[in-house]
Amino acid sequence: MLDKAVTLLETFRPDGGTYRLTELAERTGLTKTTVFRIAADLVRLGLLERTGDTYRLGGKLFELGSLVPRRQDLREAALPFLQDLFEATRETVHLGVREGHEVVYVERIHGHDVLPLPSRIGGRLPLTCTGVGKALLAFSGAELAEEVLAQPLPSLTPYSITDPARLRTAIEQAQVSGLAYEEQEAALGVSCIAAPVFDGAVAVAALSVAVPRARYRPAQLAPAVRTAALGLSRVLRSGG
Amino acid sequence: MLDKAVTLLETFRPDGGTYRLTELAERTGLTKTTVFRIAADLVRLGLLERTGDTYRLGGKLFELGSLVPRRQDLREAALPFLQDLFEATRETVHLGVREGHEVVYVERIHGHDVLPLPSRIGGRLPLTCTGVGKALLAFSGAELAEEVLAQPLPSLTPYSITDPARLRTAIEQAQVSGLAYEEQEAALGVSCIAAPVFDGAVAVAALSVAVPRARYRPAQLAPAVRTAALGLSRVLRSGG
DNA sequence: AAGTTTGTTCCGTGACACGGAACAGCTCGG
DNA sequence: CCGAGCTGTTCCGTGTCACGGAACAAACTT
Repeated sequence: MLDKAVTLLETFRPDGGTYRLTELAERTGLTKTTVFRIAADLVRLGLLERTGDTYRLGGKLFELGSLVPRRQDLREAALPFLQDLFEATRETVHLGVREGHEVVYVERIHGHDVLPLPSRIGGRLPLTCTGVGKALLAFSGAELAEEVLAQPLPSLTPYSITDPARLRTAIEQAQVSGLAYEEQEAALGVSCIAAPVFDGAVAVAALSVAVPRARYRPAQLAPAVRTAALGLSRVLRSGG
Repeated sequence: MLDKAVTLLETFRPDGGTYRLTELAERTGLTKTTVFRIAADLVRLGLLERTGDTYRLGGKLFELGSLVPRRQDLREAALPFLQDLFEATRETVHLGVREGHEVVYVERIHGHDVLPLPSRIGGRLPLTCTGVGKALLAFSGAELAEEVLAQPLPSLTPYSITDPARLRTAIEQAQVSGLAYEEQEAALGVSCIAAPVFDGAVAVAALSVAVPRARYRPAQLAPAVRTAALGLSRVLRSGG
């Protein structure tokens, strides 16, 4: 029952999709009757909304999700530094945490020009294809890095690193410099520079700035990213 | 079953609270056994996390909540304008939508100085005590305003408007000027100025800037708030 | 008008959610 | 030292309610 309800909610993965009853039944593998009954319950509870014959995720889910303490506290602490970084660079700024072998984006702010990035708040991407992911990977212990390197490396673009040896040197470079670089590995035409955020000795998050390749000036971005990450790390250490 | 699970999740309302098993049983009114079983299921599904004997909301809830299309689309469209407004004023900026007789905050950005406000992303506050709420109330149809005015007006501070007649004139002023004002009605020492955001003819959201009373200069804030709201309205009308 | 969708209702069966009771591990205080 | 009061956890018999196949009505396409 609970499992089926969550399965149902999780089929809404893609961006802003709205589904019909039979479509949900197919995707979830549940009986049409079961989907009908559970969806009705979920609508009654506010987790799902229904207009006509199409379902979409409901407002209560947003409210509940906003209460998740780990995410919310981090976001609250990070926001001023993300603002600083955005103002200094005027480019798209990310904040992400690690979850397994993926990065979950907690915040993303940008101006009027929106880059065609695969990153979304609450979305997951492979650690190995993103700046934030690489920064996290470089400072989350050797055993995690080995785990990731042992598996086939996913790719989002033709530029995504799929060679473990190349990724290993990239990680080592990040560990030395305290900065992770990414060039068109997550989205074509977009490069990225990221830095880890520490709460004590372990990296709890990473932030990055993503820039259209034409405007990519690492020497100017690096100090800003590093400054923001260090500032946030300091606040986290003192605050909690 | 589903009802009980949602009840369980909803008891986490307060700020970042973590609860223990018996505490959850008391607050929900459910049996300790039932809470134990359902909580275990929720942990297994990632909606709840457990460390030691304390439960807190889980990361999957954050991910699901981030997918809610209504909220996410609005936030994405609004963010650039909120950034503009923040840069112009350097004060705390809000974006909220109406849900029943309450405002739900969709976004809130601020710099390093954090005001002691009751507003939280995903949080609900009475329409009548907040700038965003008043702006929504003024442009959501007369019948809604009458409904709200007919009920006893809640208050967050001693300055919150509890006299229906006073609220009525405030709403009328907002309808004329296109701006809603609020002075210490949501939090002591903080004033606020808000403007509605239209998608066509109906107000779908409102944005506001909250300022410490000492720095409150309405004449300077008003144009910035109005500009941001109009810009966002224009994008919404053309985009969807 | 026949056929194929859709969403919805009905209903008999059986699994499983339920909660009281009993258990185990802990921290008190006498 | 030991019992009283907590905690989280397990067990189990009862009864319910979730389940899905089948039948339905409505809106399409053909």
